[in-house]
Amino acid sequence: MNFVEELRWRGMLHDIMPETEEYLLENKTTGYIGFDPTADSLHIGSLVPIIILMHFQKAGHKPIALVGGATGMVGDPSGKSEERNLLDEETLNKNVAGVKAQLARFLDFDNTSENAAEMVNNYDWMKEISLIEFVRDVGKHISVNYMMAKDSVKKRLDSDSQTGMSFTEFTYQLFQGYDFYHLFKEKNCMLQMGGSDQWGNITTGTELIRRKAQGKAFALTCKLITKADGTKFGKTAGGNVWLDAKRTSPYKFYQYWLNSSDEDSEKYIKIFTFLDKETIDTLIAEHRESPHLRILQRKIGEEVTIMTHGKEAFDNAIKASSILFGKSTAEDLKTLDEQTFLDVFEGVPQAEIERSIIENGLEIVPAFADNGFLKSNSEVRRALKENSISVNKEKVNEDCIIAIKDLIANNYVLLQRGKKSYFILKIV
RNA sequence: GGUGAGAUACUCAAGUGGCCAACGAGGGCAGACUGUAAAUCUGCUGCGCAAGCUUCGGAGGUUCGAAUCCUCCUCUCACCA
Repeated sequence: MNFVEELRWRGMLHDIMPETEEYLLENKTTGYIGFDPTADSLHIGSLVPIIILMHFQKAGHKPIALVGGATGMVGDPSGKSEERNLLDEETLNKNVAGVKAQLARFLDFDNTSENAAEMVNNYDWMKEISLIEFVRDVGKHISVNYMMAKDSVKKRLDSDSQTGMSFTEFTYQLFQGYDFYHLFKEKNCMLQMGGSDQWGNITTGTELIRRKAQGKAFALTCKLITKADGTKFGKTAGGNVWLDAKRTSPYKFYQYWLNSSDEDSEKYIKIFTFLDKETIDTLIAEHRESPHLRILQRKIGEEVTIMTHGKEAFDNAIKASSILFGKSTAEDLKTLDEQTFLDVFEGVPQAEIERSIIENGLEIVPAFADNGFLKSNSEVRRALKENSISVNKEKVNEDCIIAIKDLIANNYVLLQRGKKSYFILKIV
């Protein structure tokens, strides 16, 4: 199956420039997607463009992952209602390094193969260009009228926009457009891909290539991932879901996918896994038959967690999930050895506490409030009234005292608020 | 530069001298139901066991008493130049 067709049946294709599909069918070519170094890790929203590059490479084309060391300094206004904060250079460098390392896990950079992936940083060519040069060589080719017609700009110039737009942000599309032009010239890169919010920036690039190099380049965007309930994909109450295991533990990562709604799962399985159409159709049918088994959610969680964190991390996530949400009791917990316990609860926030405190008996309110789990005594009392506090998976009331007998593996106490929120006290 | 409007808890948004820890909505959290779902219902959502304490852009002031009145300051927005 060809690349565009693949994206199409998976429901990922949003917009494609005329003749792009034909060109890709007839030529093995080079294409790129840009990644914003806004943090030192990518989050699961970035998985979509990564997966697109993976499909692109599988189809025999050569993918380039561009890290926006230069564009990150300017700030893309697309989809933003407010002026962006600029990152300082040091942060940016750190972020570029982090993002690069993550991308390396997904694409094949093996130099011997013909379509080995490549990584570039636009700072490398942007840093050499002077303002005069830029204004003369790039700015001359694109009219302000053209730039103002872009949605990303129009929205911010609307009278109901609260903040207006700085020249810096206005210029952004020229930067990104120049990237495409540069890659077109230097690496014969014919295609830029990205999320549908990037269409305007991408076409500035093809326009620049047309005017400045009399060349024809292509564009393709994918649908932005949505959730059926309208909330933002990839966000939890605790913040973004990151690809970095240090920021989002594999357990939480797996849990995010497991908690997808039924409706979303049918979309996600096509987008985030590489399973073929037949397999996916079967899974969807099975899932509709008995939705409570959550076949789709489990499969997505498995595929994506293994792809991102590896098999071992996935196994641990499963083990943790079954202990935390299965029928395990306080007795089961206490039989865990220390290593298993730690594996399971890796990534769960914890605090250290002196053994003598436990020996003397620790009251329930300070146990929850004084270690940073819940914010205040009031909150603990409130939670107790709601019957939502558990110690070692057993509901307790305000009179409960934590003692030596409650220790797991002789060293830990598992605190819990509600069903999903855990905290560990570690004896030192 | 001129004129006018505004700044209230996570967000929006009431409140214009005591009945205000502050209406309401959204969000969040929890409980029930369930599939660790959705929908629904219920409770909670500044600190404190409590008495009470600290909050309404900032600093002062008037008053027995202020989010509410006065002065100055900071910031935001709109229109005009």
